[in-house]
Amino acid sequence: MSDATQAKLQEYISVVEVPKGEFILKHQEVCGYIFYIEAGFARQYYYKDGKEITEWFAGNREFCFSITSYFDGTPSNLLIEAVEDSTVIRLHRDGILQLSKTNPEIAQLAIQMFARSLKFSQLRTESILFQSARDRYLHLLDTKPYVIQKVPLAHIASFLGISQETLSRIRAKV
Amino acid sequence: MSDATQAKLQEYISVVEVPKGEFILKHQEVCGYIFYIEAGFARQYYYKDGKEITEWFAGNREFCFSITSYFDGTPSNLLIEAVEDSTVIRLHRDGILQLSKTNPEIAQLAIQMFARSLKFSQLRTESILFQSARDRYLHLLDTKPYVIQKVPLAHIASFLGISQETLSRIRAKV
DNA sequence: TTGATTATTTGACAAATGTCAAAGGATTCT
DNA sequence: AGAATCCTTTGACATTTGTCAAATAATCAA
Repeated sequence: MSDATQAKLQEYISVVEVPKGEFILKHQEVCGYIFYIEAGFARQYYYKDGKEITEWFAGNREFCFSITSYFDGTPSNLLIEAVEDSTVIRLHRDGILQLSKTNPEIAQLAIQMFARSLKFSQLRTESILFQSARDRYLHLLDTKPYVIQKVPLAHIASFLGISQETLSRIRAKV
Repeated sequence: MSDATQAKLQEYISVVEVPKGEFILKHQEVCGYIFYIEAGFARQYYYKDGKEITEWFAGNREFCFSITSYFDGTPSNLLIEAVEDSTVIRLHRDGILQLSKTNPEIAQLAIQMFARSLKFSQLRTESILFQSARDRYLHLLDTKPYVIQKVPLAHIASFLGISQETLSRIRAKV
């Protein structure tokens, strides 16, 4: 990325501290930022038939935001909650969207974000289609063991797409 | 889109006729075009453990291409096969990618494509997570009835993520 | 048309997972 | 510490879906 573009981006950056249990992105709020979790840990989830469905987690130095709310300007179905006290760097939506209309470098960034989200979503679809609950859990344990230490079992179960009883039984047998 | 941009796009357009059973995009080929099915019908699928898994179909006036192969330049896991004789309009990859680096309008188009694919992928994930095989079939029947007429049951079953026997039984009870 | 191939249905059974209910554990707040 | 709340485990059973095997049905090509 060019220095000029980086300089422009600087203008749209802010930093906030979010205590454990508070929301980084609230329900039905337009996602006005791209969030970068500098320190701490966050959970992204939505409601389905009154139940919380965990979509993913964002830990140290990872991005998170509601990509559809952000790009469409619609109220977010996704909630982002700080699981621990977190330091969050925010990139302001309006500024970035404005920039991307004239600056192809920024537009390329947006494309990268979509590409990454799409890949993630497709992998999730495949894991649900082809892997057993047990294999999905083992895969998570293998790739993101810290997730399992940080959040309650019910959240992991809803992410894996299984009931918490099933997850408890899987765990008992590992 | 501006006239200037449209004019530039014209340079990268070509039209091909693809007979039934032939490939619009072959296995392991880099996806060198964005395809637009002007007439006819195509099936997109990939191989998983030696079995064909149907990802989606593209009918009249719909786009299809391997978004990851296209953007990353990697060999495509996705195959696109003409289910009927089809007229396909192709947008040439190299040209478009080149354009998008300097022309934000084109970049916005790419963003739209990703946004659409992402939404589709997320809906598919949710349908698998929350709907029974029966409900998924009824939903397809409701929204894309022609799909069910055009392709064999096994392809629909793999798209829905169920065995063909299960689909056959669902069908018997509708 | 006839045989070959491909697609679909059906049956019997097994495996995976969900649901409901209850009992233990752990944590937090006062 | 004790009470309240939340989290996790366990049991019993139902449901959904998959697997394997075989029988029909439909399509295609010589």
